Amino acid sequence: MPRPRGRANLPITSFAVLGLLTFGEKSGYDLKALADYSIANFFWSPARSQIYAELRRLTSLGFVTEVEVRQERRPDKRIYRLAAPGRRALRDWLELSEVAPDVFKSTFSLKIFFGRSTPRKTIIAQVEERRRQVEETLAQYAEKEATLRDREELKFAYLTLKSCIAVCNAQLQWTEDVLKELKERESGPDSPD
Amino acid sequence: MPRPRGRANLPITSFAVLGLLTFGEKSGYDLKALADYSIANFFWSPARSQIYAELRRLTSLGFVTEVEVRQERRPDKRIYRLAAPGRRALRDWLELSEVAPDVFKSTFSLKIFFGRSTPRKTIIAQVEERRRQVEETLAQYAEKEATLRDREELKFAYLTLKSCIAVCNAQLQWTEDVLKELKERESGPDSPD
DNA sequence: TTAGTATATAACTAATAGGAATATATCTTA
DNA sequence: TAAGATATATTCCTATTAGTTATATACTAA
Repeated sequence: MPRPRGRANLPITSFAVLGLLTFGEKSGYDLKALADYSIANFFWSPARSQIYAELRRLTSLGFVTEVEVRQERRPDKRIYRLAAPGRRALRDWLELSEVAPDVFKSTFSLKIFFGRSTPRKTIIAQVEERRRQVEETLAQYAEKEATLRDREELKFAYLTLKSCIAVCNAQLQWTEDVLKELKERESGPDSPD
Repeated sequence: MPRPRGRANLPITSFAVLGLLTFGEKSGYDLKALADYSIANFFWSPARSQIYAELRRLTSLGFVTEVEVRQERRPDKRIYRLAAPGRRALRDWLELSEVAPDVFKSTFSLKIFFGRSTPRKTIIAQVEERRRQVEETLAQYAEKEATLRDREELKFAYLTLKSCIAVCNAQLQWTEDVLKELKERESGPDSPD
């Protein structure tokens, strides 16, 4: 049976779009760019097609208003503006205290989990590659942090960035601990001496 | 155009199923239970329907073999066993050094990100609720850790669990830092004095 | 002139999440 | 002893999400 969908029962991405529209009216293209610049780095990465689908849905619900804009030097576009019902829906959702648990999926961890038959050298190379990736992410976060720090109006963005940085630092520390351990005791399917 | 799917181009969940089958032959039901007990806690949570779909696919590829088992006191079932091609595909995948980046999605962080108009009290309540959730997860991980510690054959499961614990600890520390900050300067939309 | 980049949206497939439906059988408890 | 919960076992269905391709237009750089 299709889940009956009341006003309140929207997927998270709907609220992500509504939230982004609180920063001003935007086209679907703008929204994708803004999402990639902000929330996608941290914890929500809607696909382009998903954003356009949401805009259709939110329009049909009356949560946003749509305006056709003819352009000379660019393809025509539609810009979307948050409407009062959408603003209310967003506010209600933001104030709900119950929150769905985070989703964390890691192909890397899956490989490690099943790693008991993988050559030790390969595992080490993978963890080293992982370390590089995490370091790179941390570097990008550091840049972001510099642009957000001390900007009162972006305080909450800054807080969520801090959370991502903390998580990344923990992962980096883990890679170092694991590499140390794996290199100490070189036993394993690779070197059966 | 449908992406041409060679032997090597399978979704991650295929490899998760193949990996779980290295622990012995299993029915779809068994696989779901084992996944929930192991990888789902940490970083991969295939839906039941997804597991059954994968078993059909893997069977048709010849990666697993299927045996009907008639049962007296239970519904009949099919058990699946890793076949040589499946074992090879898993090994090849495990040894590939390039790894898709982790996916991290957080409804909680999304709410905080858009929290500049949310009453301060509400934000604090949400972060406190979050702290409770993280503490609960950590408690579950601690139990797991006790069952995995010092079991050489489960060393890699233990390593991935350690990673999850490290991440959770970082998140817990973050909630405490944020609560301290939010309670210090009680400015915000809630108390405009 | 060709490739790349930017703007702008639609369309499509596949992967994933989650629940309902359908069975059978056992165990618990009022 | 009947009801209800739990366990085994699989299928089906919908919705959400990810990701790519297609379709245009126009500017820029090689």
